[in-house]
Amino acid sequence: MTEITTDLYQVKEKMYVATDCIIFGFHEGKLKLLVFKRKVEPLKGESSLIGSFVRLDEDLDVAGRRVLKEATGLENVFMQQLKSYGKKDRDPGYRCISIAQYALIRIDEYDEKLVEEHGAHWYEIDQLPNLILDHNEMVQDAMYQLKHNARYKPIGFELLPEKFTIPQLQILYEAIYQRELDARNFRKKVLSLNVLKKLDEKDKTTSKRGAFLYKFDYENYQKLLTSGYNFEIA
Amino acid sequence: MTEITTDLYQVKEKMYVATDCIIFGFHEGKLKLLVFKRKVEPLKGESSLIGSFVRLDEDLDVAGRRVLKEATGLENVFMQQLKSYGKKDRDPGYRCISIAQYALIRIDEYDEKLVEEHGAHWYEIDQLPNLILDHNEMVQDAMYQLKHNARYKPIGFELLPEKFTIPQLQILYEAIYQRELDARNFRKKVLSLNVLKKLDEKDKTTSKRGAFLYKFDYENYQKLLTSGYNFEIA
DNA sequence: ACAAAAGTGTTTCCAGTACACCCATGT
DNA sequence: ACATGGGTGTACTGGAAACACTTTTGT
Repeated sequence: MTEITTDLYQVKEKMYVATDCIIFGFHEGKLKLLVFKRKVEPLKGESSLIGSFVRLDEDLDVAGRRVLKEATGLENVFMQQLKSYGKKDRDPGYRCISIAQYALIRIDEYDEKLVEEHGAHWYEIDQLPNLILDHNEMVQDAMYQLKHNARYKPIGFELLPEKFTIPQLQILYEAIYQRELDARNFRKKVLSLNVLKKLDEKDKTTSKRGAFLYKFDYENYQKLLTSGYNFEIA
Repeated sequence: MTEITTDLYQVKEKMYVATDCIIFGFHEGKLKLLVFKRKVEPLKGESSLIGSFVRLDEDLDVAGRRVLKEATGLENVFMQQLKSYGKKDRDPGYRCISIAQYALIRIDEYDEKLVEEHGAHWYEIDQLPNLILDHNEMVQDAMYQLKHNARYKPIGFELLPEKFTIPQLQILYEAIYQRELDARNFRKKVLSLNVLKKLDEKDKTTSKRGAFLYKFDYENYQKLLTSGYNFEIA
């Protein structure tokens, strides 16, 4: 009996290459992860990241973008390779190496229908369900990478809507670093980077007074980058 | 005519997984890279990193260690995954994804015969020959990673013999960062990390007075790591 | 008037940097 | 005695961190 099942789990004469996407979003002041329900055996119905085999005629990064688009409808978002996972028995079904890639998306922009079709849900980063295979490890590694990267590149902006307030940005950074930051020092710091364009609009959804909206200034960021600037935040 | 050759170069019905090793060493005050001569067509005789396909029954990191051992005779050295390279046309022969791993070895410990058999030579990091495929990119990425890592983890020690002097360590860091460091500040900094054991011996090969030898204190390093210590060097 | 979030400056402290001289020893 | 690299201390500076009150406005 078990023999037959085991056989099914042992198609290991061939090397497969997959990519798995760690999709971060930011909503209601919380850093969140998009978690899927696995639709195929083995481990059908379990929580997992979304992934796919890399096609023969497809660049690795393109495969990641394809998966992301299939799952969320989003294109042209921040996506970065994380690490390869290659333990020989990491997947009971195949001999499969997976290259994990992580994406930062604007949670107000994704295609809800698509996500629903995939049986996906957003989970707060500190309330994640158990994931299959080595996906827990991937998420942990991605969190570490995100914390690290957020410190030296202004990638936090990728998670916010185009227009955002400084308090919003601070809450995001607090969610990434998982600690509180001083509002005065934070404001001083981000403004001193010279990559924010202040707008003439206010966001009044969170206070009566309203907070000024800002845009990220990509041009100035590029200019400063090439001139060797230090972007350490918080 | 060309058709036939092209055909040879187009065995792309299958996905291959390889690993390439970026092997750093430190000798005579210079940071060096071990460069190989490719032994098989296509591109036979060209300069390249050493690599291998990952075996079906082999963990990814184990594959890297196997390659390193085959080329240098060394085991148990520092080795770390760098990045996956997955452009669909990165290799004219196969549809092949390569996971680059970089190693830091003690240049006085490797097996010279083995290296010779492989037609390998050490090149100073700023005098590298052109390498095949995307290997130049791999080396660049590895250099970047090495600079970055050396700043936050004391991995520099992996490149030195077990016993080393502080001036030696400084020269190594200068080679990694490719800039000069102040001797007093450097000494202050590394000693303040509390991960060096001073020995009662001196190395007199570079001066009449002699410089005290030190060992890296792995136990203390582990202890400090878990207590959340900042290891930024230089 | 008051509640609730936005916005603003100053002081303290530490770590990075710059910098110049004495020490030990083999020749 | 002297040349050569090893080893040491101090003053300065700039950025990080700590810290409390005023402003705006919808209710």
